Amino acid sequence: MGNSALRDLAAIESVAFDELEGSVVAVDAHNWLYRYLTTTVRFTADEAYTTADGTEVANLIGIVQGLPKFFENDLSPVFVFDGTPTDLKSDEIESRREDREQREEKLEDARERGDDVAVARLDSQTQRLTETIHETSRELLELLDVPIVEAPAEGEAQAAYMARSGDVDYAGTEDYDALLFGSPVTLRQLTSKGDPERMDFEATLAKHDLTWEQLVDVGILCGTDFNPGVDGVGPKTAVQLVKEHGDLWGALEEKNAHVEHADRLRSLFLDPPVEDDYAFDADPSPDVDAARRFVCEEWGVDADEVSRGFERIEESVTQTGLDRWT
DNA sequence: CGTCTTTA
DNA sequence: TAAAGACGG
Repeated sequence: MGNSALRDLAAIESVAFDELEGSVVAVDAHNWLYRYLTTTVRFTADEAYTTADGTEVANLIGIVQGLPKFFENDLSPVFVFDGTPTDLKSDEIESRREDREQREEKLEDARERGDDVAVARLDSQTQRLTETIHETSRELLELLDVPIVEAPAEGEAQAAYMARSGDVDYAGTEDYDALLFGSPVTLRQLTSKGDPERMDFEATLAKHDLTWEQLVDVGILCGTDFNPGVDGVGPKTAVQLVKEHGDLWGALEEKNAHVEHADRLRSLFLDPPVEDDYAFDADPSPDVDAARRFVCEEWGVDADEVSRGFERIEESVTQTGLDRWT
């Protein structure tokens, strides 16, 4: 089903952070924020990030805890936010909404049972990136002088475009769709403990002797964020079908299958709406005190949850400042 | 999204 | 062996 089928095809290797020193990465903001949001909710008491009127801003804790990873490794992030999603995504969004509703029901049950472990798990799984979360995230990033680029549509597509144009060195996302968007080099696992992964576009094409168009066709056959795949077709058979029959149309004919909006899906990956009028200064000089006030005073976040993160940010910025003089 | 299990 | 499904994070 899903597009983790692409993982089986992708050329991926582990890299050490010090190989990435000094580079600029266009981060898929939605992806990154969601990851830190869910882990914060999972492991932090809600009082720490809930305002008097019940608004939850766990994202602020997540950002403060997540950014040092970039700064301490001398990686400059540019956060790319999503714009208007394509209507092709509506079916996928619908099915995710259904999933979430099911999880919310399970959450109710777990609360009634008093199963704290399940409550924490399900609570983190039912998080969404609300308007408040987006707004406060942007504000905090601005105070920390982290550049933001607004994508017209998919942030992934924008990040891939920026990497292709050479304005950044990498796209950063967990999502394998980055390959279909033609991101030349994508960094994964920037949010987790161990070493990051580097996913290489040209090496992936070479590995299977496919063109970009053909790789996109393979992705469509297996299923992407924007379409369910063809039943019974996974990564292996998709590659085989596309190579044997040239392209998506040949493959579909062979399988007697049909894909809704196949032509639009293709152009969504090969020629997506992107903004080329962007500018950013990848050299951050954060106003940590203002950021602290914003998080702890304006939004009432528990200072204990962010003090270490802010310290790390301060230290790493001072450090790179000194580096420049040596 | 990753991993493990089940099915064809 | 490849793909789907279930479930945990």
